[in-house]
Amino acid sequence: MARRSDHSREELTQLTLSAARGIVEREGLRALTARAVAREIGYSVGTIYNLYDNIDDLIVHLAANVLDDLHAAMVPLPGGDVEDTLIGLARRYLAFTRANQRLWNVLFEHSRDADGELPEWYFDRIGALMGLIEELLCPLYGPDHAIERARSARVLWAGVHGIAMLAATGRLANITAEGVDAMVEDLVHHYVKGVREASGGAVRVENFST
Amino acid sequence: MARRSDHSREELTQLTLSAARGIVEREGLRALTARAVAREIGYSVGTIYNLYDNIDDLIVHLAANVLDDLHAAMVPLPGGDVEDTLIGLARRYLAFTRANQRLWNVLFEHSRDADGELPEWYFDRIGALMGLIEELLCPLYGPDHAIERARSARVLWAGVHGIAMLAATGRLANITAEGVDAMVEDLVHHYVKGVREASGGAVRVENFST
DNA sequence: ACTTTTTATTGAACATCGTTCAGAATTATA
DNA sequence: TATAATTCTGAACGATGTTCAATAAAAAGT
Repeated sequence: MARRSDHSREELTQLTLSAARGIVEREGLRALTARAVAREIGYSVGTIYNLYDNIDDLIVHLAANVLDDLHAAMVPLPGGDVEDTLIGLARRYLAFTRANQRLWNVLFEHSRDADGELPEWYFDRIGALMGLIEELLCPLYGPDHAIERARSARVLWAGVHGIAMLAATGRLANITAEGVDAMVEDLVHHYVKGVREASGGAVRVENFST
Repeated sequence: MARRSDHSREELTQLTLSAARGIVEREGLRALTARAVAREIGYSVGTIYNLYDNIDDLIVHLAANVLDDLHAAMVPLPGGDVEDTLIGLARRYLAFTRANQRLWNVLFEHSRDADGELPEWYFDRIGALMGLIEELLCPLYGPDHAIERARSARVLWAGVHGIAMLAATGRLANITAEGVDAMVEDLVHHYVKGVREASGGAVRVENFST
């Protein structure tokens, strides 16, 4: 019934987010209730609503947090071949989903806002991830094909995401872990080959230097 | 407080499912509560639990129902070119997601069963859809490459699904409806081209007949 | 130093949810 | 007709998201 100075407002919002994260990691999104978070941080329910608009708001912040981690886990080592680097990226995406299953589920299990749109800073995160791929695709397209390149980045992202999602939620029937890896490699391999083929034949770039 | 003979058990299960479907169509999955369904069919809450184990069970049945409709909307006209037929399929998939947004969302918004596995008859539905694509892919692979063909079917399915999902839930940033169409076509086009290229060069089948 | 204002924190309260189950009423069986 | 099996109800339980008057501490004003 009183004011405390155990934490600043910022500390408290961070503390709440960490608690939420812990709960999801341990027990899944369904266990993420306002009361559970309050209990975990040693404050009362009302305090949560003093920091976040509602539970969905908290979930979106958690999702953004997860996207940050995903980004950090994916920033690419600048390698040689486009295809190999892309497959490396995809592999790390899959590794992330496996190492953080419950957290990763948060990313698409929270469309429950009904008609409520996601905030812009959330899209910024997604855009950043997309940028990662777009940059890798540069060698595949001339500098005057930015639109196609952006589209390819989105297609690849969505493709890998789709595979990971259907696999993780068991909606793919008879798919093992290695099966998922094979699928992702198959996607990247054939798609990249198709793009290369479309834009001027199989032999390319290497020949220009001599 | 009494027994009624307004409907047989089968009629009642069907009635419940239809009511559930109507509620989701009109107000989304979040409005699908046991009490709402009971109200709609003119029975009490308990009756729902006499027909379905729990709400998740009802949702899974609804999802299977939607999968049936999706299947019906996608059975392909046997056309000529593989790529064109595939794109036609993908287009109809997208059309379905747009025409039945809220229903379609049910398909992947109900992974909340936690560790509860989905029933086999649910996978049968998915398998049937996959079979649709697999069959279309036959001309791309020799009859002795069933595994690769099955994998390609899954990859394409997951890809289209991923695109549709990210687009529908607004998790793709700056994507219009035409953008989605373009993405799906891009995916199918380049992927198929890549597969063709991989399995024996650009010129194929047509030359064998003469 | 004091008063006043602003801010943080609580927890009881409300409506709603999924789910259970004893009992009442009807149909089926003996 | 008597007994068993079934269907249906709705009150009840615990838990949820969310609100808000009341409270007390901190900050600002004098």
